[in-house]
Amino acid sequence: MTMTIIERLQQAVSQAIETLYGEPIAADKVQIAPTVSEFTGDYTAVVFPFVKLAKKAPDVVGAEIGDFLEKNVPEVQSFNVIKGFLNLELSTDYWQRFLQNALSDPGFGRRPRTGEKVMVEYSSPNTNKPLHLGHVRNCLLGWSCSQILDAAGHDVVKAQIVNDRGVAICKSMLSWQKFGEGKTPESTGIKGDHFVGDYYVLFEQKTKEEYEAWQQTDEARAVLAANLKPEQSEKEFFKDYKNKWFNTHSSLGAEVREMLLRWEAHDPDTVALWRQMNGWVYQGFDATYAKLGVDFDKLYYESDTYLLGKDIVDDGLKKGVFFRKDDGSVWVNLTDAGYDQKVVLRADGTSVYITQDLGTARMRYHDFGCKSVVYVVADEQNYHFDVLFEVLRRLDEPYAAGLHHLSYGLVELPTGRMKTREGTVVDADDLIEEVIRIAREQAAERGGTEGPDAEENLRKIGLGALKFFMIKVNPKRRMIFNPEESVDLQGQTGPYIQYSWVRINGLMQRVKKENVDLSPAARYTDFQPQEKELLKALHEYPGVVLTAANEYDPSHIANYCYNLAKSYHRFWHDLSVFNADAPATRAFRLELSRAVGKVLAAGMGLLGIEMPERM
RNA sequence: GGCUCCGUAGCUUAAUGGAUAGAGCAUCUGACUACGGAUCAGAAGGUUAGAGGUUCGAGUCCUCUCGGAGUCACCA
Repeated sequence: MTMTIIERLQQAVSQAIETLYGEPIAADKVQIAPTVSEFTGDYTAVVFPFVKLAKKAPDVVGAEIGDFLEKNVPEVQSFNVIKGFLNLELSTDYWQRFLQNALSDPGFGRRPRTGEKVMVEYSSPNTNKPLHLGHVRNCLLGWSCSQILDAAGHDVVKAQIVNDRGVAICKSMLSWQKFGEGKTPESTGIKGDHFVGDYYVLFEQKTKEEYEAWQQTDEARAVLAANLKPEQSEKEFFKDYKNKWFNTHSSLGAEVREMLLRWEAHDPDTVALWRQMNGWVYQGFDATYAKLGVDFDKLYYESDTYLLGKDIVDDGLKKGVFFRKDDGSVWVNLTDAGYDQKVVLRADGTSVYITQDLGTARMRYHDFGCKSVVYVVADEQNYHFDVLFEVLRRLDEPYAAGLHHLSYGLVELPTGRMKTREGTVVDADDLIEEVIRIAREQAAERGGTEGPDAEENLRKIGLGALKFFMIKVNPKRRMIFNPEESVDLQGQTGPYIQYSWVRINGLMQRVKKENVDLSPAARYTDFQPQEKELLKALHEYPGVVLTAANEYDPSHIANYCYNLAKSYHRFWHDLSVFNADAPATRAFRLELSRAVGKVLAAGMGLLGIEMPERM
């Protein structure tokens, strides 16, 4: 099948209009949509756009085109017209062939390989503390997006940039050096990333203590007297002043800066300490990624890339995209595109954030030749990526047209944004444990946790709930996560979909055991509405995958799977499958179930959600 | 203040410019001694923030107003 039925119908309508009214209409301008459930029909053509050139009433135009299609398109069995909507019903033969096709095609819903390479960059953690709720959303989006792009035929490289250097990790390092007493993750039994994170938190505590002590000194009183604004309270002033203080007065601050300088100078002891502590963190990250079921093809480390971008700056100067100010700093002026002037190189010749990103973009293109890169980064960086992409376009980089920022809303708590210092961060490991615990609790209430694979099933259910919960909403929507209510297992959830698959799995086990002959399925013609609904839903799947890929939006897949599962539950409730009276009916319903199971598993697989054998 | 994004049932949300805005949760009512009830059916709940405009047709596009978020560092 080289052409989809929608394309066939578009073309046929276009021909009908040309034949009937003598006016050419481009086939892709013809609107064909699935018929809404209140009306009979499978696909609906909208005829309003043609009434003007036909110079006839909408229902007359609809009837004339419908008549033409019925006569000329074998797949069109019948039609009806309601107002300006032409509802077309496809032949049972078409649906039978479609079902067999969907079942026999191992890659149903997947597109042929395009040969186009796409890089998806996600997670991008800092190595000074463990992964949290925000990283979970990022990872789930990034990983499923890469699966979806793969299904759309692209060759995907999953990449992670590890922010493994800078002030933050130096804080953890210094803190461990001063207060760690030689303890290690092994000696304490604490997971490596949490171990390092604990020293980061400890550092912040010690800094706070130092700051509070300083506030009592004469020096602090003098600073306060000199800088306090009239409407400002003393407390507010010191809150605002903290960063300034840390950079100018704090002894801990001074020590951290010295450590960073030693690291940048490749001081062997500092580098050794840095390696050791990052090593602990990576062990911890690996465990969390494994539990989440996400992985990477390529790791980039900021320690290798943070000096990149100088050559691209030279390039930009040569091309006249950048300009140099008197102090030697290099700038780009984007005011004509509605942005600001941005510095791309400091006066002392060192890089800023965007310099690094410019250099990294070029390096990655050299590494993999990806004409397209998807950056999975929270929406607080929208402006940064707008600017980055604009600059790369102006530099005429060969991959500039394929850049996409998959921007997602921050995950917040009912109390507001998560704050490390206030201890309100929802830890990724804790969260995973929690959802599995809830799944176990629910299973126990229903009286069924026994069996050899019980733990494995509970893991799949818990994670299925969590992943579906985070993926089902449009990425750009900001998300408020309530740990009290946590994740639901009923209604529009992962387990709801898993349950429909488990039902189908039960049927398939029986088919196998009893060696049921499924060949009579082809003789079945009297489709019930519940069956037709499922056929139509299955028919939509390839298009949904494509939409999700084009829009970089896994939530389309999640919502599709939910609707398919819902239709299946209704089908299951209303009709007998295994106990159907006629052999053809039974065989058809089993085949239909098998196809639904296959698509559910494939669709949920794109989201990283596995199906439990039992629940 | 400039720029960007968002306002849909009490809550969480869906809807390539197309038919009576579709779900889930919560509330109320029904359906199993099983082809598995983590299910199904029903009730109730909407001026799609507000006002104009474009269109045969607007939750969707344009303008304004109100409300919220993000960002506007030689930080990352």
